[in-house]
Amino acid sequence: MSTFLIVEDDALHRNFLREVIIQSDLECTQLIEAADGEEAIRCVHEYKPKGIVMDLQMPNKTGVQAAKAIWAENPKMPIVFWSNYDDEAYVRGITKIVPACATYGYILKTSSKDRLRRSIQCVFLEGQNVIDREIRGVQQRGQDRSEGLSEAEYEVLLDITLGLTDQAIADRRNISLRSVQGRLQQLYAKLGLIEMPLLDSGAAEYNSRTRAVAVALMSRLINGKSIEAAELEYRRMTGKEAGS
Amino acid sequence: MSTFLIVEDDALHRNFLREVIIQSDLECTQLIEAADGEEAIRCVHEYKPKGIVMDLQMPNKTGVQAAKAIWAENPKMPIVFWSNYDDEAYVRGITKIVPACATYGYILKTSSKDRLRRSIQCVFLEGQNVIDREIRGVQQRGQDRSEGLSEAEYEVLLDITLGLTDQAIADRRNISLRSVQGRLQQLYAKLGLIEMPLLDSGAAEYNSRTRAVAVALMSRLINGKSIEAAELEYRRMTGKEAGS
DNA sequence: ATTTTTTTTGCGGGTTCCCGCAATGCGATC
DNA sequence: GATCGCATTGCGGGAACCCGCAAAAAAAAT
Repeated sequence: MSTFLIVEDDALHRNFLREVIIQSDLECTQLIEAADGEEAIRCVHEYKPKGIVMDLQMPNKTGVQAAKAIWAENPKMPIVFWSNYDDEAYVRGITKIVPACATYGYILKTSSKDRLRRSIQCVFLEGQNVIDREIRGVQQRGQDRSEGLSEAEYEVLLDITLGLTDQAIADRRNISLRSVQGRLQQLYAKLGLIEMPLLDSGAAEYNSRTRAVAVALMSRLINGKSIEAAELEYRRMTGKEAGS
Repeated sequence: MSTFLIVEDDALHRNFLREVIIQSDLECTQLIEAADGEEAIRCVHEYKPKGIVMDLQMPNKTGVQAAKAIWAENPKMPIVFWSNYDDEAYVRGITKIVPACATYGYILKTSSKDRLRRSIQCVFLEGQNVIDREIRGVQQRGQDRSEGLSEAEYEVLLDITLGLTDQAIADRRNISLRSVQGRLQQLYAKLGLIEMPLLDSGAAEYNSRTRAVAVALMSRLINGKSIEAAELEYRRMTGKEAGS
């Protein structure tokens, strides 16, 4: 019995994916569907699929969160991410959680039907990673030492995006207040926020901290979903998980 | 010649919409498609449709920006907004630009095909506004005097989201520094950011300003698209429109 | 093991943000 | 015209943020 799993909240897109997978000659004898990340995790338990095609932006858990849970128990599960978005927030999130032994793909929804079908075949039948060219570009720019954010810089970006004070960040990351401020300064430099223009009066036009968040949002280093995930993680580590 | 216009970047959704409109008995003899807001504006000029069905979240101009431009020249054009998102950022954006004489609809993509078809018929054939119940709820909560943000509070929220300093906001809105700070204090109160918890050391855990932005993003008072629109508007008024 | 590079850190000072107190101005209502 | 409610505003002080200077510690490279 060869089962595959589709994880996609949009009904039209689910139907389209079903069609593509059927046409992919995967010897797929059972095709299961889930409409969000939590349902996906349940389906993996119950049906033990050989591969998954998954959207990234979904209600409840995102594709990244679901993949993290799935890979925690099935590190060799091949997953093809299929998304409208090439946000570095997603790219970075995936890169952080992919097990070394897993095969994965990241295909944009703007790709042709044929490219999607061939990518699915490559990942599931040949065990090769298939990353769309645009995604590859985002990965490479993110890894550049002089302009890409380091892990520490990205963490501190998420921390200020949540609204934490410098002292709160220092406590959570177990570093000094000045060290937090040093990381922030490096972050601002990489986001191009050094020597910003002044108002006619000579006062600053931009507040560096909130401007960094704005620039990161506009360049899709972070997005609404990565903020929600960061909020959940912070609440979990500070023991404030009750709804609010 | 009775022409209608579909504005939708997702090909699957465009096809679905085409089908729904054909089934709506609109006596539609020509159905034009645009894949983004800018193309939509061009099509309105060229084809002079009797009605438009438009997505909200699109590349280049959003549905709100496109509708604003279209309504500037055709204030009676009926438009049905069809979106995956009930973000207050979109609701507020639309409410701000609808001309008094226009008929419009706001339908979520999770609504049934029948509901969508009937809503389109209601707006285009009967000239009635049709707002999904969930959207209506967002509108009402937004208008509540004690918890909804006033126009001034929402403006200052967008200003801090862009990273402007208090002085820059005062200059742009022609009010005093203290007045900006007064509006910010009211904003923080409405977002529930008064008397926030402290760290064990007695220092603040959250910085009010960035926490306000985070809460607004998570509650979808603002979103990535409204930030981009606000950035464009600020650059236009400060004369810094060159790409950056 | 040594050297080099990167990161962390303390101290101090300037700027921005936040908020209380109190007064003024403006618009709406009677 | 008087009164009331709301918004604006000036002043001042405390807290948080930002950054320079300089030194120490840790990690990476040789």
